[in-house]
Amino acid sequence: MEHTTGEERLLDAADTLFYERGIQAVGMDAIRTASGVSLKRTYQLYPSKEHLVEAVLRRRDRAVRDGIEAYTSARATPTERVLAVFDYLHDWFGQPDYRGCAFINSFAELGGSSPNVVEIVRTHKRAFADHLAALVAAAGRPPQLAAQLTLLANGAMVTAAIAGSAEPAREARAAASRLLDAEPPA
Amino acid sequence: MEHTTGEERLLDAADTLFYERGIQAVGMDAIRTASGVSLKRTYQLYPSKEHLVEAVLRRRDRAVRDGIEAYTSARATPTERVLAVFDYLHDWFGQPDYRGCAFINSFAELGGSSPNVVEIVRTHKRAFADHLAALVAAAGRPPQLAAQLTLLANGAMVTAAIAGSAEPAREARAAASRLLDAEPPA
DNA sequence: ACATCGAGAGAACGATCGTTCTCTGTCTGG
DNA sequence: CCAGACAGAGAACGATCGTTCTCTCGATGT
Repeated sequence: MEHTTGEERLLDAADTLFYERGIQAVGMDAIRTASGVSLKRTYQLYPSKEHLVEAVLRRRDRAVRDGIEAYTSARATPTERVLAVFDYLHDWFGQPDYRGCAFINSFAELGGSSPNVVEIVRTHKRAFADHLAALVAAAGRPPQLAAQLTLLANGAMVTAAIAGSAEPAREARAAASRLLDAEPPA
Repeated sequence: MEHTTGEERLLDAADTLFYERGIQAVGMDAIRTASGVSLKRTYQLYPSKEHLVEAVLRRRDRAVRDGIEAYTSARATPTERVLAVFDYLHDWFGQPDYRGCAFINSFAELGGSSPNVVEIVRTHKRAFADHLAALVAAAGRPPQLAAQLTLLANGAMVTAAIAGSAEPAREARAAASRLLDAEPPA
């Protein structure tokens, strides 16, 4: 872990702090202390805090997409791959520092003032919905089912965060399973 | 509208600004300008910004609960009352300044630092889930269905906000209807 | 060996925040 | 008619924010 680049340590520290405390609550000095990267270097990598925020969100977007992709593609059948999304959520919600979806949280905090953040969040959620739609299509189910499962997943993210429980992932999975049963493959 | 009390105008202005821009992004001076209530009077009504935030959230909690109650109780049959929740959401999402659920947004912004806000948000969401559970029980359906419909509702709130569309309310209603069909009354 | 470049540490800057204080005027009770 | 309590307007205060600047030092090329 010692030979990571300064930019990686910077993005790691910023990501962790933003997620734990919210974006506006974290000062550049706290990021500097946590990352060990000087303010000078930080500002030559990213010309402003907003640029740094966007870089953090874009990096997390890629990481989450890759994580879900790996998780779902490990299952054998198309229907199992659809339901695996909710197992992924359960694993995620169980992490002790889980505090909701960073994109939903960023939208909630900055959606009213930062169009760039809104665009990144929108792109992330659209990609998530598209991935689910591809899995649903591969399972031979109609496209409107994908939108419904997306709502269950996003709802589980916020409900689990607020309630401080991983149980919503199981409830969402059960609902998804019922909806799949109600829409048998053609 | 002219003879409203100062406290009402204060809470109205704070609620609107917090909802539009987020809580941390709104200064006390902006609230003063929008409400016409002096800082002196504001601080003698609420000894700090955090107290004001909590009062705003608690007032909105009551208003939302009453609104949903009125909306659902106007329907004739128990099953219609369950589905009316999603019609309520569709009306809400269609408002031009819709920017998500204020409680979800507040949790996202302050959940990491304000236990009082967390408690208010948790109470609000528990009350929402409890109301849905009562409607589901009256419709003769099993309790786990209520949790699933709660996830659909919360998911629709965030998805509609991020996508800037009221459509998720319709999708959630369709999913709810299917889940109700899959669980016929005893 | 020496000049030069770049980076780190952190002070400094201007803006803005939440909060308090000052000043001024306006009511009220006797 | 006057004394005194109170409220409004907004300046002032200390803290903190994002950002920049200064100073110092170590590495590097010739």
